[in-house]
Amino acid sequence: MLVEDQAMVRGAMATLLSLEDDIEVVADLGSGEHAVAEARRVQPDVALLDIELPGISGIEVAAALTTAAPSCRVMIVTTFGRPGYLQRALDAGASGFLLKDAPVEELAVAIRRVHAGERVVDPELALSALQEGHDPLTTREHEVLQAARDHDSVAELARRLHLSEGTVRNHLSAVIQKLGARNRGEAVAIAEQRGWL
Amino acid sequence: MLVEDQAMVRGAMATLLSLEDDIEVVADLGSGEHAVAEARRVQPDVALLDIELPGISGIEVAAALTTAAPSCRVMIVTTFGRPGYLQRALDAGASGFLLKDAPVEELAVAIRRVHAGERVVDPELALSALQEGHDPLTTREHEVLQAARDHDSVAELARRLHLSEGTVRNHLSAVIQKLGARNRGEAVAIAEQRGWL
DNA sequence: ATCTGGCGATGACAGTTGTCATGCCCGCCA
DNA sequence: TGGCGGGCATGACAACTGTCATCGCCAGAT
Repeated sequence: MLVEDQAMVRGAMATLLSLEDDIEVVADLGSGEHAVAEARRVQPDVALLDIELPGISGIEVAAALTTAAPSCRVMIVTTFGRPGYLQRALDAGASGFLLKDAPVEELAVAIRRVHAGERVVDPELALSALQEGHDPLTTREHEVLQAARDHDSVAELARRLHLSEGTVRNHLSAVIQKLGARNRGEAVAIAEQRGWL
Repeated sequence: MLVEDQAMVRGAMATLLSLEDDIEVVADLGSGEHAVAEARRVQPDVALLDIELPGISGIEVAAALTTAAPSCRVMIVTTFGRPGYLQRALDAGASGFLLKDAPVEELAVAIRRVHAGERVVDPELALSALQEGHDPLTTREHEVLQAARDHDSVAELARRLHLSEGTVRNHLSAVIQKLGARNRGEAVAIAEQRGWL
């Protein structure tokens, strides 16, 4: 099963994989919601999931599949090698993590290995995931930083989160410290770049 | 000729296109610099260019091809339907503009039409490009906004651009007004989203 | 029983940001 | 020749932002 929002990429990968004798694309979907529903029906052997999807993310799909299609092995195929993504993907039960930067030839190989029960993870990425350490933000700090993404003022953030302005500022200040940023915008950028948002 | 930085997508598209009887992939590259050099040697009939590339952008490649491979028709194939991208692509001499959201089947069709001398542009995108109007920023405002992307303070921007702090603030203020933003960060986001950066 | 850490809040402070009025210099165009 | 717009600058002002000290509450760990 193939889940990828860009129709053209999805189509190209689908026909590519169909050329392999031992691989059949039983479903290809463009949204996470559809993917979970379809997986429940089809019960595929392997699911290839992009992370950035409209609606629910590939990570969330992976988590949902553990109950919706328990025998289905999950491999994440994504654009960005964000360390936090790898971490969360593995936590969500993924067996493989492949970058779209990798040559196509690796795709079929990786699928077979994942299907056989192996774990397939870019070793370089695994290393940098370890080096980055893990997300140092508390849940509240997360929420505040999330909300800060759309460039609202402190006052608006406070309103949206039902907090005092001072509290919002305190949380943001803490986040900026923890991430070593110089201001709010940079903090958002750093967190995004590490896959913590 | 196929230019796309994500190796896996590039590979998938290459084999896909190779399946067509009347299409041959004479070169596939992952960077704009290599693409221009290769095009000069190979002189392909059609070039498919992604916009977001490491180093020089697909738009710049398109412009370079008008002299490096004058007989080559250019089609942009990109993820984002930013109105400004379309505008600039056409200005740079592109004959086609296709989104990766489009179904694969359209790809070969579009290539043939572009090769035949037609223009191929998503009509919906063309419309929204007209509605957005064009980039209202002066060159200087552009530069300042560009520099502001990496979350520097006004003082640092001023240093980098060899301007007074007040001048930088004035330019930023003007940009914020023109784009209808509420602050610097939002201004950057709006400009990026419209393809003006 | 105490300590720790997350969460919320306040008040104060310095620093940064966005705005505005105003001025000067240039090049372009009518 | 004058007018207009872009670019650069200054100074002033209000608003916003980031930091810090300090407080209270609560839950989980030692």
